[in-house]
Amino acid sequence: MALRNDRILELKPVGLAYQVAAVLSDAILEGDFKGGDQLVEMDLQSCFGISRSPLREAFRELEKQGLVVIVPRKGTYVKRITRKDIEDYFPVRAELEGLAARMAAGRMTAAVLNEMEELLGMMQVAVREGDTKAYYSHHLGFHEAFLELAGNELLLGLLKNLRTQNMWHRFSYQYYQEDLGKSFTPHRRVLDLFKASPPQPEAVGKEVTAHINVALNRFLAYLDDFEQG
Amino acid sequence: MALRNDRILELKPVGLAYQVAAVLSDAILEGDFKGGDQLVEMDLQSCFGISRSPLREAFRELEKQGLVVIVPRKGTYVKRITRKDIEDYFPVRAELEGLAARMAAGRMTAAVLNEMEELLGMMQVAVREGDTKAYYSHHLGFHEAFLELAGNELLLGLLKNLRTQNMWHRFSYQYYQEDLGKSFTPHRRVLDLFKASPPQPEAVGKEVTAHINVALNRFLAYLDDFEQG
DNA sequence: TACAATATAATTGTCGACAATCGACAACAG
DNA sequence: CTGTTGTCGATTGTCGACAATTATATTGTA
Repeated sequence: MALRNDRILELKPVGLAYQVAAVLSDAILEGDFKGGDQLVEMDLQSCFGISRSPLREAFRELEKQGLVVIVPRKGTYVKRITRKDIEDYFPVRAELEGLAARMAAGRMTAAVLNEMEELLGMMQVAVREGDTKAYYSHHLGFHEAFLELAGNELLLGLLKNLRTQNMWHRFSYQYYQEDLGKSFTPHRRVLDLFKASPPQPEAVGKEVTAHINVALNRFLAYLDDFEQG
Repeated sequence: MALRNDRILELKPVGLAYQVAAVLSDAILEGDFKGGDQLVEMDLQSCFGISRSPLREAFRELEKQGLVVIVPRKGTYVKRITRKDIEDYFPVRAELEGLAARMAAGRMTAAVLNEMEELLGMMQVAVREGDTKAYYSHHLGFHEAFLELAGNELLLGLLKNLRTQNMWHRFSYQYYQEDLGKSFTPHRRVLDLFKASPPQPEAVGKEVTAHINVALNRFLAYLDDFEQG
Protein backbone atom coordinates (compact mmCIF):
# COMPACT_ATOMS: atom_id res chain seq x y z
CA MET A 1 0.00 0.00 0.00
CA ALA A 2 1.71 3.12 -1.12
CA LEU A 3 0.09 6.34 -0.20
CA ARG A 4 -2.49 5.42 2.24
CA ASN A 5 -3.09 8.20 4.66
CA ASP A 6 -2.44 11.44 2.97
CA ARG A 7 -5.06 13.77 4.10
CA ILE A 8 -3.72 16.70 2.20
CA LEU A 9 -5.96 19.30 3.64
CA GLU A 10 -9.22 19.39 5.54
CA LEU A 11 -8.65 16.51 7.84
CA LYS A 12 -11.85 16.34 9.73
CA PRO A 13 -11.11 16.44 13.47
CA VAL A 14 -14.39 15.02 14.59
CA GLY A 15 -18.00 15.87 14.21
CA LEU A 16 -19.57 18.97 12.81
CA ALA A 17 -20.64 20.09 16.25
CA TYR A 18 -17.07 20.41 17.48
CA GLN A 19 -15.89 22.19 14.35
CA VAL A 20 -18.75 24.63 14.54
CA ALA A 21 -18.12 25.14 18.24
CA ALA A 22 -14.50 25.96 17.50
CA VAL A 23 -15.41 28.44 14.79
CA LEU A 24 -18.05 30.12 16.93
CA SER A 25 -15.69 30.18 19.89
CA ASP A 26 -13.08 32.03 17.86
CA ALA A 27 -15.73 34.35 16.47
CA ILE A 28 -16.91 35.25 19.95
CA LEU A 29 -13.36 35.66 21.25
CA GLU A 30 -12.52 37.90 18.30
CA GLY A 31 -15.55 40.03 18.99
CA ASP A 32 -17.55 39.16 15.88
CA PHE A 33 -20.48 38.79 18.22
CA LYS A 34 -21.19 41.37 20.88
CA GLY A 35 -22.24 40.50 24.40
CA GLY A 36 -25.97 39.93 24.57
CA ASP A 37 -26.28 38.98 20.91
CA GLN A 38 -28.57 36.06 20.25
CA LEU A 39 -27.16 33.16 18.27
CA VAL A 40 -30.16 32.31 16.08
CA GLU A 41 -30.12 28.71 14.97
CA MET A 42 -31.77 29.28 11.60
CA ASP A 43 -29.36 32.05 10.60
CA LEU A 44 -26.24 30.11 11.55
CA GLN A 45 -27.66 26.99 9.95
CA SER A 46 -27.86 28.65 6.55
CA CYS A 47 -24.55 30.40 7.23
CA PHE A 48 -22.65 27.16 7.84
CA GLY A 49 -24.77 25.07 5.50
CA ILE A 50 -25.50 22.45 8.11
CA SER A 51 -28.47 21.22 10.10
CA ARG A 52 -29.61 22.56 13.42
CA SER A 53 -28.74 19.46 15.43
CA PRO A 54 -24.97 19.93 15.44
CA LEU A 55 -25.52 23.63 15.97
CA ARG A 56 -27.47 23.02 19.15
CA GLU A 57 -24.74 20.71 20.38
CA ALA A 58 -22.17 23.35 19.57
CA PHE A 59 -24.14 25.78 21.72
CA ARG A 60 -23.93 23.34 24.62
CA GLU A 61 -20.19 23.18 24.06
CA LEU A 62 -19.89 26.95 24.12
CA GLU A 63 -21.96 27.08 27.28
CA LYS A 64 -19.49 24.70 28.91
CA GLN A 65 -16.73 27.15 28.05
CA GLY A 66 -18.74 29.95 29.58
CA LEU A 67 -18.96 31.94 26.37
CA VAL A 68 -22.74 31.82 26.01
CA VAL A 69 -25.77 31.30 28.17
CA ILE A 70 -28.63 29.09 27.02
CA VAL A 71 -32.06 30.26 28.12
CA PRO A 72 -34.68 27.54 27.62
CA ARG A 73 -37.34 28.40 25.09
CA LYS A 74 -35.70 31.77 24.54
CA GLY A 75 -32.41 31.20 22.85
CA THR A 76 -28.64 31.19 23.13
CA TYR A 77 -27.02 34.50 23.96
CA VAL A 78 -23.40 35.61 23.98
CA LYS A 79 -22.48 36.18 27.61
CA ARG A 80 -22.17 39.78 28.66
CA ILE A 81 -18.90 40.57 30.38
CA THR A 82 -19.57 42.82 33.32
CA ARG A 83 -17.16 44.38 35.74
CA LYS A 84 -18.41 41.99 38.38
CA ASP A 85 -17.56 39.02 36.18
CA ILE A 86 -13.99 40.22 36.14
CA GLU A 87 -13.96 40.95 39.85
CA ASP A 88 -15.27 37.44 40.46
CA TYR A 89 -12.88 35.83 38.05
CA PHE A 90 -9.49 36.95 39.26
CA PRO A 91 -9.66 35.87 42.91
CA VAL A 92 -10.78 32.40 41.88
CA ARG A 93 -8.05 32.03 39.33
CA ALA A 94 -5.49 33.50 41.72
CA GLU A 95 -6.41 30.99 44.39
CA LEU A 96 -6.36 28.02 42.05
CA GLU A 97 -3.08 28.95 40.40
CA GLY A 98 -1.60 29.53 43.83
CA LEU A 99 -2.65 26.02 44.79
CA ALA A 100 -1.14 24.67 41.59
CA ALA A 101 2.11 26.50 42.29
CA ARG A 102 2.29 25.06 45.81
CA MET A 103 1.76 21.57 44.47
CA ALA A 104 4.27 22.06 41.67
CA ALA A 105 6.94 23.46 43.97
CA GLY A 106 7.35 20.10 45.67
CA ARG A 107 8.00 18.26 42.43
CA MET A 108 9.87 20.82 40.42
CA THR A 109 12.46 19.45 38.01
CA ALA A 110 15.45 20.95 36.27
CA ALA A 111 13.82 20.36 32.90
CA VAL A 112 10.75 22.39 33.78
CA LEU A 113 12.86 25.10 35.36
CA ASN A 114 14.85 25.40 32.14
CA GLU A 115 11.68 25.52 30.10
CA MET A 116 10.29 28.28 32.27
CA GLU A 117 13.56 30.17 32.17
CA GLU A 118 13.53 29.99 28.39
CA LEU A 119 9.93 31.16 28.21
CA LEU A 120 10.72 34.02 30.56
CA GLY A 121 13.55 35.02 28.27
CA MET A 122 11.25 35.04 25.29
CA MET A 123 8.76 37.09 27.26
CA GLN A 124 11.44 39.68 27.84
CA VAL A 125 12.32 39.75 24.16
CA ALA A 126 8.65 40.13 23.29
CA VAL A 127 8.43 43.09 25.65
CA ARG A 128 11.42 44.76 24.00
CA GLU A 129 9.97 44.25 20.56
CA GLY A 130 6.48 45.24 21.60
CA ASP A 131 5.11 41.93 20.31
CA THR A 132 1.99 41.51 22.45
CA LYS A 133 0.89 38.34 20.71
CA ALA A 134 4.20 36.59 21.37
CA TYR A 135 4.28 37.87 24.93
CA TYR A 136 0.87 36.47 25.65
CA SER A 137 1.76 33.14 24.08
CA HIS A 138 4.92 32.69 26.14
CA HIS A 139 3.18 33.99 29.23
CA LEU A 140 0.62 31.27 28.71
CA GLY A 141 3.32 28.64 28.39
CA PHE A 142 5.02 29.87 31.57
CA HIS A 143 1.86 29.34 33.59
CA GLU A 144 0.99 26.04 31.95
CA ALA A 145 4.43 24.69 32.75
CA PHE A 146 3.84 24.54 36.47
CA LEU A 147 0.11 23.91 36.19
CA GLU A 148 0.77 20.62 34.44
CA LEU A 149 3.52 19.80 36.86
CA ALA A 150 1.02 20.05 39.69
CA GLY A 151 -0.53 16.87 38.30
CA ASN A 152 -4.10 17.65 39.31
CA GLU A 153 -6.36 16.99 36.32
CA LEU A 154 -9.40 18.69 37.82
CA LEU A 155 -7.40 21.79 38.66
CA LEU A 156 -5.87 21.81 35.18
CA GLY A 157 -9.29 21.58 33.53
CA LEU A 158 -10.79 24.34 35.64
CA LEU A 159 -7.91 26.69 34.95
CA LYS A 160 -8.04 25.97 31.25
CA ASN A 161 -11.65 27.07 31.17
CA LEU A 162 -10.87 30.12 33.24
CA ARG A 163 -8.00 31.01 30.96
CA THR A 164 -10.37 31.06 27.98
CA GLN A 165 -12.45 33.62 29.78
CA ASN A 166 -9.38 35.64 30.69
CA MET A 167 -8.38 35.77 27.04
CA TRP A 168 -11.89 36.88 26.23
CA HIS A 169 -11.75 39.71 28.76
CA ARG A 170 -8.51 40.95 27.30
CA PHE A 171 -9.80 40.76 23.77
CA SER A 172 -13.03 42.43 24.74
CA TYR A 173 -11.30 45.43 26.19
CA GLN A 174 -8.20 45.62 23.98
CA TYR A 175 -6.25 45.50 27.19
CA TYR A 176 -3.19 44.00 25.57
CA GLN A 177 -0.89 46.98 25.31
CA GLU A 178 -1.50 48.32 28.77
CA ASP A 179 -0.55 45.00 30.28
CA LEU A 180 2.51 44.32 28.18
CA GLY A 181 5.63 44.06 30.25
CA LYS A 182 4.04 45.13 33.52
CA SER A 183 3.81 41.54 34.61
CA PHE A 184 7.35 40.56 33.72
CA THR A 185 9.05 41.22 37.04
CA PRO A 186 6.56 39.22 39.12
CA HIS A 187 7.17 36.23 36.87
CA ARG A 188 10.86 36.59 37.44
CA ARG A 189 10.22 36.46 41.18
CA VAL A 190 8.00 33.40 40.82
CA LEU A 191 10.61 31.53 38.86
CA ASP A 192 13.32 32.40 41.36
CA LEU A 193 11.16 31.09 44.16
CA PHE A 194 10.62 27.89 42.23
CA LYS A 195 14.39 27.49 42.11
CA ALA A 196 14.71 27.66 45.89
CA SER A 197 16.16 24.65 47.59
CA PRO A 198 14.65 23.23 49.66
CA PRO A 199 11.33 23.95 47.92
CA GLN A 200 9.16 26.68 49.41
CA PRO A 201 5.63 25.82 48.35
CA GLU A 202 3.96 28.41 50.56
CA ALA A 203 6.11 31.26 49.31
CA VAL A 204 5.60 30.35 45.67
CA GLY A 205 1.87 29.96 46.11
CA LYS A 206 1.59 33.33 47.84
CA GLU A 207 3.62 35.00 45.12
CA VAL A 208 1.50 33.56 42.30
CA THR A 209 -1.75 34.44 44.01
CA ALA A 210 -0.52 37.95 44.74
CA HIS A 211 0.70 38.45 41.19
CA ILE A 212 -2.68 37.56 39.73
CA ASN A 213 -4.54 39.76 42.17
CA VAL A 214 -2.25 42.63 41.20
CA ALA A 215 -3.23 41.94 37.59
CA LEU A 216 -6.84 42.34 38.67
CA ASN A 217 -6.12 45.75 40.09
CA ARG A 218 -4.37 46.83 36.91
CA PHE A 219 -7.30 45.58 34.90
CA LEU A 220 -9.82 47.38 37.09
CA ALA A 221 -7.82 50.60 36.88
CA TYR A 222 -7.86 50.22 33.12
CA LEU A 223 -11.61 49.64 33.23
CA ASP A 224 -12.07 52.82 35.23
CA ASP A 225 -10.27 54.81 32.56
CA PHE A 226 -12.17 52.97 29.88
CA GLU A 227 -15.55 53.65 31.43
CA GLN A 228 -14.97 57.25 32.41
CA GLY A 229 -12.53 58.51 29.81
CA MET B 1 -54.20 42.09 42.10
CA ALA B 2 -55.17 39.38 44.51
CA LEU B 3 -53.32 36.13 44.21
CA ARG B 4 -50.26 36.96 42.31
CA ASN B 5 -47.39 34.65 42.96
CA ASP B 6 -48.68 31.37 44.17
CA ARG B 7 -47.56 28.61 41.97
CA ILE B 8 -49.78 25.94 43.38
CA LEU B 9 -48.28 22.89 41.82
CA GLU B 10 -45.18 22.20 39.78
CA LEU B 11 -45.94 23.61 36.42
CA LYS B 12 -43.60 21.93 34.00
CA PRO B 13 -39.96 22.72 34.63
CA VAL B 14 -38.87 23.10 31.03
CA GLY B 15 -37.89 20.96 28.15
CA LEU B 16 -37.56 17.22 27.91
CA ALA B 17 -33.78 17.47 27.80
CA TYR B 18 -33.61 19.01 31.26
CA GLN B 19 -36.09 16.59 32.76
CA VAL B 20 -34.23 13.64 31.31
CA ALA B 21 -30.93 15.09 32.49
CA ALA B 22 -32.33 15.37 36.00
CA VAL B 23 -33.60 11.80 35.99
CA LEU B 24 -30.35 10.42 34.60
CA SER B 25 -28.37 12.51 37.07
CA ASP B 26 -30.28 11.01 39.97
CA ALA B 27 -29.93 7.54 38.49
CA ILE B 28 -26.17 7.92 38.22
CA LEU B 29 -25.88 9.39 41.71
CA GLU B 30 -27.96 6.55 43.10
CA GLY B 31 -25.72 4.03 41.43
CA ASP B 32 -28.23 2.66 38.92
CA PHE B 33 -25.42 2.98 36.40
CA LYS B 34 -21.94 1.78 37.21
CA GLY B 35 -18.81 3.70 36.28
CA GLY B 36 -17.80 2.93 32.73
CA ASP B 37 -21.30 1.98 31.64
CA GLN B 38 -22.26 3.27 28.23
CA LEU B 39 -25.45 5.27 27.97
CA VAL B 40 -26.85 3.95 24.70
CA GLU B 41 -29.12 6.43 23.03
CA MET B 42 -31.47 3.92 21.45
CA ASP B 43 -32.05 2.05 24.70
CA LEU B 44 -32.80 5.16 26.73
CA GLN B 45 -34.92 6.51 23.91
CA SER B 46 -37.29 3.56 24.08
CA CYS B 47 -37.01 3.62 27.87
CA PHE B 48 -38.13 7.21 28.20
CA GLY B 49 -40.36 7.14 25.13
CA ILE B 50 -38.75 10.19 23.61
CA SER B 51 -36.58 11.03 20.65
CA ARG B 52 -32.82 11.00 20.59
CA SER B 53 -32.39 14.76 20.22
CA PRO B 54 -33.31 15.69 23.79
CA LEU B 55 -31.33 12.69 24.99
CA ARG B 56 -28.17 13.92 23.33
CA GLU B 57 -28.70 17.34 24.88
CA ALA B 58 -29.22 15.71 28.25
CA PHE B 59 -25.88 13.95 27.79
CA ARG B 60 -24.21 17.31 27.23
CA GLU B 61 -25.83 18.54 30.42
CA LEU B 62 -24.53 15.56 32.36
CA GLU B 63 -21.08 16.11 30.93
CA LYS B 64 -21.16 19.65 32.25
CA GLN B 65 -21.87 18.24 35.70
CA GLY B 66 -18.93 15.90 35.31
CA LEU B 67 -21.03 12.76 35.64
CA VAL B 68 -20.31 11.37 32.18
CA VAL B 69 -17.70 11.70 29.49
CA ILE B 70 -18.69 11.99 25.84
CA VAL B 71 -16.31 10.29 23.44
CA PRO B 72 -16.99 11.38 19.85
CA ARG B 73 -18.19 8.61 17.57
CA LYS B 74 -17.93 6.18 20.45
CA GLY B 75 -20.57 7.06 22.95
CA THR B 76 -21.40 8.53 26.32
CA TYR B 77 -19.96 6.75 29.32
CA VAL B 78 -20.58 7.13 33.04
CA LYS B 79 -17.41 8.56 34.51
CA ARG B 80 -15.28 6.17 36.48
CA ILE B 81 -14.42 7.44 39.94
CA THR B 82 -10.82 6.64 40.68
CA ARG B 83 -8.83 7.26 43.80
CA LYS B 84 -6.95 9.96 41.93
CA ASP B 85 -10.20 11.74 41.11
CA ILE B 86 -10.87 11.98 44.82
CA GLU B 87 -7.32 13.03 45.61
CA ASP B 88 -7.62 15.73 42.96
CA TYR B 89 -11.03 16.85 44.10
CA PHE B 90 -10.55 17.65 47.76
CA PRO B 91 -7.64 20.09 47.54
CA VAL B 92 -9.46 22.10 44.90
CA ARG B 93 -12.65 22.24 46.87
CA ALA B 94 -10.75 22.97 50.07
CA GLU B 95 -8.98 25.90 48.46
CA LEU B 96 -12.13 27.35 46.93
CA GLU B 97 -14.23 27.00 50.05
CA GLY B 98 -11.42 28.55 52.03
CA LEU B 99 -11.49 31.51 49.66
CA ALA B 100 -15.26 31.74 50.02
CA ALA B 101 -14.95 31.68 53.80
CA ARG B 102 -12.39 34.49 53.76
CA MET B 103 -14.65 36.59 51.59
CA ALA B 104 -17.69 35.82 53.68
CA ALA B 105 -15.95 36.63 56.96
CA GLY B 106 -15.76 40.29 56.03
CA ARG B 107 -19.45 40.60 55.40
CA MET B 108 -20.89 38.26 57.98
CA THR B 109 -24.28 39.22 59.38
CA ALA B 110 -26.19 38.26 62.49
CA ALA B 111 -28.90 36.70 60.37
CA VAL B 112 -26.51 34.33 58.64
CA LEU B 113 -24.79 33.52 61.92
CA ASN B 114 -28.11 32.58 63.44
CA GLU B 115 -28.95 30.46 60.43
CA MET B 116 -25.64 28.64 60.68
CA GLU B 117 -26.04 28.19 64.42
CA GLU B 118 -29.43 26.65 63.86
CA LEU B 119 -28.12 24.34 61.15
CA LEU B 120 -25.26 23.29 63.39
CA GLY B 121 -27.80 22.47 66.09
CA MET B 122 -29.74 20.33 63.68
CA MET B 123 -26.55 18.61 62.60
CA GLN B 124 -25.92 17.68 66.22
CA VAL B 125 -29.42 16.31 66.58
CA ALA B 126 -28.96 14.32 63.40
CA VAL B 127 -25.77 12.84 64.77
CA ARG B 128 -27.55 11.79 67.98
CA GLU B 129 -30.34 10.18 66.04
CA GLY B 130 -28.03 8.61 63.49
CA ASP B 131 -29.94 10.27 60.67
CA THR B 132 -27.28 10.46 57.97
CA LYS B 133 -29.59 11.93 55.39
CA ALA B 134 -30.60 14.82 57.61
CA TYR B 135 -27.01 15.36 58.69
CA TYR B 136 -25.86 15.65 55.12
CA SER B 137 -28.68 18.01 54.26
CA HIS B 138 -27.95 20.41 57.12
CA HIS B 139 -24.24 20.09 56.52
CA LEU B 140 -24.89 21.20 52.96
CA GLY B 141 -26.90 24.18 54.17
CA PHE B 142 -24.15 25.15 56.61
CA HIS B 143 -21.61 25.40 53.82
CA GLU B 144 -23.97 27.09 51.38
CA ALA B 145 -24.74 29.77 53.93
CA PHE B 146 -21.30 31.34 53.79
CA LEU B 147 -20.69 30.41 50.14
CA GLU B 148 -23.59 32.58 49.08
CA LEU B 149 -22.53 35.30 51.45
CA ALA B 150 -19.20 35.47 49.66
CA GLY B 151 -21.08 36.94 46.74
CA ASN B 152 -18.87 35.49 44.02
CA GLU B 153 -21.09 33.92 41.37
CA LEU B 154 -18.28 32.12 39.60
CA LEU B 155 -17.04 30.64 42.84
CA LEU B 156 -20.56 29.61 43.80
CA GLY B 157 -21.11 27.88 40.47
CA LEU B 158 -17.84 25.99 40.59
CA LEU B 159 -18.45 24.77 44.12
CA LYS B 160 -21.97 23.69 43.28
CA ASN B 161 -20.61 21.46 40.54
CA LEU B 162 -17.90 20.14 42.81
CA ARG B 163 -20.44 19.41 45.51
CA THR B 164 -22.41 17.24 43.09
CA GLN B 165 -19.31 15.16 42.55
CA ASN B 166 -18.66 14.97 46.28
CA MET B 167 -22.15 13.62 46.83
CA TRP B 168 -21.46 11.13 44.10
CA HIS B 169 -18.26 9.92 45.75
CA ARG B 170 -20.05 9.39 49.01
CA PHE B 171 -22.86 7.54 47.37
CA SER B 172 -20.48 5.44 45.34
CA TYR B 173 -18.65 4.19 48.36
CA GLN B 174 -21.42 4.17 50.93
CA TYR B 175 -19.21 6.36 53.02
CA TYR B 176 -22.10 7.92 54.88
CA GLN B 177 -21.95 6.21 58.21
CA GLU B 178 -18.22 6.43 58.69
CA ASP B 179 -18.33 10.17 58.23
CA LEU B 180 -21.34 10.87 60.39
CA GLY B 181 -20.51 13.13 63.27
CA LYS B 182 -16.77 13.10 62.72
CA SER B 183 -16.99 16.47 61.06
CA PHE B 184 -19.15 18.13 63.67
CA THR B 185 -16.48 19.66 65.87
CA PRO B 186 -14.61 21.34 63.02
CA HIS B 187 -17.83 23.03 61.96
CA ARG B 188 -18.28 24.29 65.50
CA ARG B 189 -14.83 25.83 65.29
CA VAL B 190 -15.58 27.40 61.91
CA LEU B 191 -18.74 28.99 63.18
CA ASP B 192 -17.00 30.33 66.29
CA LEU B 193 -14.33 31.90 64.11
CA PHE B 194 -17.02 33.49 61.97
CA LYS B 195 -18.39 35.08 65.14
CA ALA B 196 -15.07 36.74 65.94
CA SER B 197 -15.04 40.51 66.12
CA PRO B 198 -13.25 42.02 64.39
CA PRO B 199 -13.56 39.51 61.56
CA GLN B 200 -10.64 37.15 61.03
CA PRO B 201 -10.85 36.15 57.39
CA GLU B 202 -7.48 34.41 57.28
CA ALA B 203 -8.22 32.25 60.32
CA VAL B 204 -11.63 31.23 59.02
CA GLY B 205 -10.26 30.44 55.59
CA LYS B 206 -7.47 28.32 57.03
CA GLU B 207 -9.89 26.45 59.25
CA VAL B 208 -12.28 25.66 56.40
CA THR B 209 -9.50 24.54 54.10
CA ALA B 210 -7.97 22.40 56.82
CA HIS B 211 -11.30 20.84 57.73
CA ILE B 212 -11.90 19.74 54.15
CA ASN B 213 -8.43 18.35 53.76
CA VAL B 214 -8.95 16.36 56.93
CA ALA B 215 -12.10 15.00 55.34
CA LEU B 216 -9.97 13.87 52.42
CA ASN B 217 -7.70 11.93 54.74
CA ARG B 218 -10.66 10.27 56.41
CA PHE B 219 -12.02 9.35 53.00
CA LEU B 220 -8.71 7.96 51.82
CA ALA B 221 -8.34 5.92 54.99
CA TYR B 222 -11.81 4.56 54.36
CA LEU B 223 -10.81 3.74 50.78
CA ASP B 224 -7.77 1.86 52.00
CA ASP B 225 -9.96 -0.33 54.18
CA PHE B 226 -12.44 -0.66 51.35
CA GLU B 227 -9.82 -1.76 48.84
CA GLN B 228 -7.86 -4.07 51.07
CA GLY B 229 -10.40 -5.42 53.48
C1' DT C 1 -5.58 -23.39 15.20
C1' DA C 2 -4.14 -18.69 14.26
C1' DC C 3 -4.62 -14.75 11.59
C1' DA C 4 -6.27 -11.50 8.09
C1' DA C 5 -9.88 -9.79 5.22
C1' DT C 6 -14.49 -9.17 4.68
C1' DA C 7 -19.31 -8.91 5.67
C1' DT C 8 -22.72 -7.83 9.07
C1' DA C 9 -24.70 -5.58 12.99
C1' DA C 10 -24.89 -1.98 16.41
C1' DT C 11 -24.33 2.79 17.47
C1' DT C 12 -23.59 7.51 16.80
C1' DG C 13 -23.92 11.70 13.57
C1' DT C 14 -26.75 14.45 10.58
C1' DC C 15 -30.71 15.94 8.28
C1' DG C 16 -35.33 18.05 7.08
C1' DA C 17 -39.99 18.58 8.73
C1' DC C 18 -43.42 19.30 12.19
C1' DA C 19 -45.06 20.87 16.87
C1' DA C 20 -44.83 23.91 20.87
C1' DT C 21 -43.78 28.19 22.76
C1' DC C 22 -42.76 33.08 23.10
C1' DG C 23 -43.00 38.23 21.87
C1' DA C 24 -45.27 41.82 19.69
C1' DC C 25 -49.00 43.96 17.85
C1' DA C 26 -53.86 44.52 16.90
C1' DA C 27 -58.64 44.21 18.27
C1' DC C 28 -61.75 44.86 21.76
C1' DA C 29 -64.19 45.75 26.32
C1' DG C 30 -64.42 48.63 30.26
C1' DC D 1 -57.51 56.01 27.47
C1' DT D 2 -56.22 51.68 29.78
C1' DG D 3 -56.02 47.03 30.41
C1' DT D 4 -57.11 42.49 28.60
C1' DT D 5 -57.44 39.06 25.07
C1' DG D 6 -56.62 36.97 20.57
C1' DT D 7 -53.86 36.33 16.57
C1' DC D 8 -49.62 36.09 13.85
C1' DG D 9 -44.74 35.62 12.88
C1' DA D 10 -40.40 34.17 14.60
C1' DT D 11 -37.70 30.91 17.16
C1' DT D 12 -36.81 27.00 19.76
C1' DG D 13 -38.08 21.99 20.95
C1' DT D 14 -38.96 17.42 19.26
C1' DC D 15 -39.40 13.83 16.10
C1' DG D 16 -38.44 9.92 12.77
C1' DA D 17 -35.47 8.55 9.02
C1' DC D 18 -31.12 8.16 6.72
C1' DA D 19 -25.89 8.36 6.44
C1' DA D 20 -21.39 7.56 8.45
C1' DT D 21 -18.67 5.27 11.57
C1' DT D 22 -17.29 1.81 14.74
C1' DA D 23 -17.59 -2.79 16.78
C1' DT D 24 -18.50 -7.63 16.16
C1' DA D 25 -19.03 -11.90 13.75
C1' DT D 26 -17.92 -14.68 9.80
C1' DT D 27 -15.31 -16.54 6.43
C1' DG D 28 -11.18 -17.81 3.90
C1' DT D 29 -6.46 -19.15 3.93
C1' DA D 30 -2.13 -20.85 5.44
